Amino acid sequence: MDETDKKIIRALQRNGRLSNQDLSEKVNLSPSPCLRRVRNLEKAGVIDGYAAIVDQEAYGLPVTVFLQVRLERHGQDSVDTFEAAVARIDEIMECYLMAGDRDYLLRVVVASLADYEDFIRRRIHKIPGIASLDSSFAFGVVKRSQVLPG
Amino acid sequence: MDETDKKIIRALQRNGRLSNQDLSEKVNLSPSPCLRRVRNLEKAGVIDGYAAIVDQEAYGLPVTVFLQVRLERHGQDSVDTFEAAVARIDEIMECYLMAGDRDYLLRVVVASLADYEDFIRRRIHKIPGIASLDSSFAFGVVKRSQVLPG
DNA sequence: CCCTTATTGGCAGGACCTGCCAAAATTAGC
DNA sequence: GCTAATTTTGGCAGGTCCTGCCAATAAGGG
Repeated sequence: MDETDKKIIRALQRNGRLSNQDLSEKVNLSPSPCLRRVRNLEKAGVIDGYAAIVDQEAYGLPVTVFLQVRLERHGQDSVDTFEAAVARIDEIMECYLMAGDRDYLLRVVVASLADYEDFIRRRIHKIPGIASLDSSFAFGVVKRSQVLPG
Repeated sequence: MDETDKKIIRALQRNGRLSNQDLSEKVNLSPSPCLRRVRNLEKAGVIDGYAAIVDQEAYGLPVTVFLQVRLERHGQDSVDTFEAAVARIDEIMECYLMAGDRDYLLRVVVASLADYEDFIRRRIHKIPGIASLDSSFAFGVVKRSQVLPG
């Protein structure tokens, strides 16, 4: 992955629908090697896909909550059960395994506070082996970037 | 925003480079009204852009840290100074204004622990008016979704 | 210095986008 | 419940863009 690849990645993070022609101009290449590099980055898994970035509020989901979860036990079974449940629940946009007390940190997106209560009761409390929950509500998003540093 | 618009949004969140023809098939429309709906969603700001999704680790940035920041004062000046600094710092991928003690929660991405120390010393400690910092390290990503629920 | 390998640029056929207009569907008013 | 106005749709045509192939160039090793 040389400097040209990095330029390609940066450009596509900023605008994932850039045409190959425009992209090739930005990175000083002709279209065909440029396209080949993009395909290689995709095959190598560096570029993991493309997504439309949607405004949560405009879409009708103004509430963001960070939910910290602690498990009762940390054996493989407990962990697998929890992570499989997380994968299935659409309201969970992100989930990180954290250092410290082996917690999980989840970013949850819902339409309202009432829906959040519903989410906790109907989705989270159904998962076995949870020791504790801690919800932190976000007033709003100050920054969200798609472009990795470097 | 009717059910067809939502189908379009869901499809483009899953694959932001879907051709208009393929998209129009998925939502049972002919290409031209489909394209018009997409453009309208873009103009309305519901679709805020398109981005390549890049694998942090494959790109050479395996370390994710959640940094909680508390400000000394919460006047407009303090807040503006902090948020302007956040906007400028590339390592900060996300920043949320949190309920509770008026904290900020930042997701920071760096290449190594040494770089994180550098980031705190050279970027964060330079910002005036910070009362306290609390760093939580992530072992890894369990889930990351681009598709909003509903 | 030559040979091997990797990378590039150009080309051609085909797919796709996009702006226009007429047709169809939906809505509102009466 | 009918008509008129408005919105949404589908089709078409010109032009742009993608993509797979081949030769040419550049880079690296013996």
